[in-house]
Amino acid sequence: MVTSRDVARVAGVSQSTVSYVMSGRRSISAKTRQRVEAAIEQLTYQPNAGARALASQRTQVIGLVVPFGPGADTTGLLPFIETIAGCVRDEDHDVLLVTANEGSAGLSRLAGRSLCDAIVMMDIEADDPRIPVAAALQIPVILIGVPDDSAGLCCVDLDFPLAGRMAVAELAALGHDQVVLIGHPAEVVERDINFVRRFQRGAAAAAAAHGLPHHVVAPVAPGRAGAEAAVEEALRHGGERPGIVVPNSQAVQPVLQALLDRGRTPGRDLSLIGLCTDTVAEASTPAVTNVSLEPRDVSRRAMQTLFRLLDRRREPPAELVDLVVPRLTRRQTTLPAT
Amino acid sequence: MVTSRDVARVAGVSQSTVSYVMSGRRSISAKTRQRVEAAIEQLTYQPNAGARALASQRTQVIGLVVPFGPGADTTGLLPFIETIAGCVRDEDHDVLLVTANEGSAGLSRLAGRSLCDAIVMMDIEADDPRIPVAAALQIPVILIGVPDDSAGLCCVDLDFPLAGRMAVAELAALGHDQVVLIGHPAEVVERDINFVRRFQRGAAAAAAAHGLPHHVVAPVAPGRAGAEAAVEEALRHGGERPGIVVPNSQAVQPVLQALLDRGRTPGRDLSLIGLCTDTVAEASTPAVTNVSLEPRDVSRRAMQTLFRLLDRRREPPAELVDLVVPRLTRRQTTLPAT
DNA sequence: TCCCGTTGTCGATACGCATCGACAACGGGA
DNA sequence: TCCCGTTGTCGATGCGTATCGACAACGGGA
Repeated sequence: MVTSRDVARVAGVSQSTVSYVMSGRRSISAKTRQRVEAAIEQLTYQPNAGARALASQRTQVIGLVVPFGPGADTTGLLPFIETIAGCVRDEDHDVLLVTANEGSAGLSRLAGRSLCDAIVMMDIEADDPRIPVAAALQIPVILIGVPDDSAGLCCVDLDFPLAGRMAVAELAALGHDQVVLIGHPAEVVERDINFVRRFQRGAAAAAAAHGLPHHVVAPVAPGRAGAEAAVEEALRHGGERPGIVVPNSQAVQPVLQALLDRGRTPGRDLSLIGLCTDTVAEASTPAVTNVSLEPRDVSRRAMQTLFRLLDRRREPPAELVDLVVPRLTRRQTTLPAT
Repeated sequence: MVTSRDVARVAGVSQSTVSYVMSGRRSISAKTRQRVEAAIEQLTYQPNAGARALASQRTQVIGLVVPFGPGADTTGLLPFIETIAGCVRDEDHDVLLVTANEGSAGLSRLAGRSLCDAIVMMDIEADDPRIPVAAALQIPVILIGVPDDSAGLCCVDLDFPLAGRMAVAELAALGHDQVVLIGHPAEVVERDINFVRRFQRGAAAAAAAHGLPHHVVAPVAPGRAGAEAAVEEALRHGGERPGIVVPNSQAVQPVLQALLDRGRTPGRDLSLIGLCTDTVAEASTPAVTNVSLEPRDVSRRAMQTLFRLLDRRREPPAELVDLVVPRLTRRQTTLPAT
């Protein structure tokens, strides 16, 4: 193993000078710097992560707690992970992956053993038992999702209430006389993931504001069968020109198919708006009008906040909750604008 | 921060004794052990990862290189990651996530900085430029996928040639007079991911063995449009009773839909076999007869080999290439057995 | 009784780096 | 000419743990 001492010997300087060249924390003459850099290159020196962490109290690692256990919505998880990993690498850090089924113990482990400098938690429940544990840790924790009580932790998420309002407002503008919301599997509802309620509340508020009756179909069993049943119920309650909202990525395609199978073509005699990524919306035929989940924006904003928290020079963000504005894209499953 | 020295003081022993209690590398009297364990509990002591890594030359971390860059097949990636993370935790290690777009540099970084004890690489190309780099590292590397030349590295993967043979043999047994293979997007073919060719070779061999003419449709554009075109071509070449094989998870559902749209119902006048996970196969209606990708089995086997390589006491596996036997499940898209 | 092997514990050291205080060299102003 | 501030480098130390050698206590066999 090549150490900074080896580099120092080759460059004819002391080990501490090598360290200062790498960190830039003290001024170094151009000549010395060049010699050191040449030696680093020649020996292909790379600092030992453990030693660096021990000496500097910084691991350059971000812990990422992802929902993997059964019952977690893993659809659309990848864009989050991918974006987070990218942002973290841009800051010359790395990602340590921890699955949510470790629960609070996982958080304690990450912080207690100094495995990472900060933690990102996804899939936050409304009353998540991990929140108090996370808030008590000695390292920054950032939530992707908004619990009822964030205990002072920073949260980033899509503005789900706004997403609900946008979807319903669009349906109202298209002249629908009834809004039907096709919800989530019992499992998800039970876990009380925050966005379910937040979206529904926004949708309900908008429906009331527009004087539209609205009906919620829930729980919806996962898979084809559940979608079929949900669509049956939706069509029963939906009146002549129902506007259907599906705030559930996994259900969008099956619901669309179930409607087509019944001879109801979204975009002609009814409208369908999905809450899903653009990728999912564009994958089906006809392409689904959607309110985007914007996983990349959400992740990026979360990482910005995270690295601000890690930088002692900069002050923490004034606002704890950072909501990303969703985007509605009109495609083929909504009526043409009148 | 609580250190092992604090634990030692509370327990009235020396720091080294605490260390030996935790590692079990020297015999400790029951009385002393209990005192130390009580102190650990009382102080909620957790060893510092950096210090431990520095002293022991073991990080207890496994590097996982996942395909995230554009053009990577991220469908079905999650079960791999999930299973790997689980196995790694079972061995009291952690997972450091690295994206493939860092290329060889990512590997050098992981090993050079001693960020992890071993590396798992996914999404291996037939002539992957990372292989020689990986083989030269000082730490074990295991491949999920089989390159043309593994340079002495252990590989674990599904037995794709066998999968191809199984699919074609099934079609032959069902009395089809022609086999059509609907392939991958140009992007994937260009990247020369090993399993594409390996599956096709197996399928071709089986077709020849059964005296069946076979035709390959490739490249297939991703999404609905590509599936439509591919199905058109397949039906043109497929004769009266074509047996269609789709060794591409993402294309299974669109191809099925395109067939249905054309009034051709798989399971009645033709057969469709997908190469995909059971989850994908069961999600569509009708459920697709499939050859399973077995991501969990593959991951598990890879982790077993990995930890064997990490354990100096155990000898490395005799066989470098470990192929998992696929499983064919008959569902609704193949003709009933005659 | 004496000797030696075993068991259990301790002190000391090394791991590789970051950082602090010290200080030599140098230059500009009085 | 002398003094002092600045710049650049070095030596020493500490981070928290694992591990090695030493050794005391103990017991069994000759």
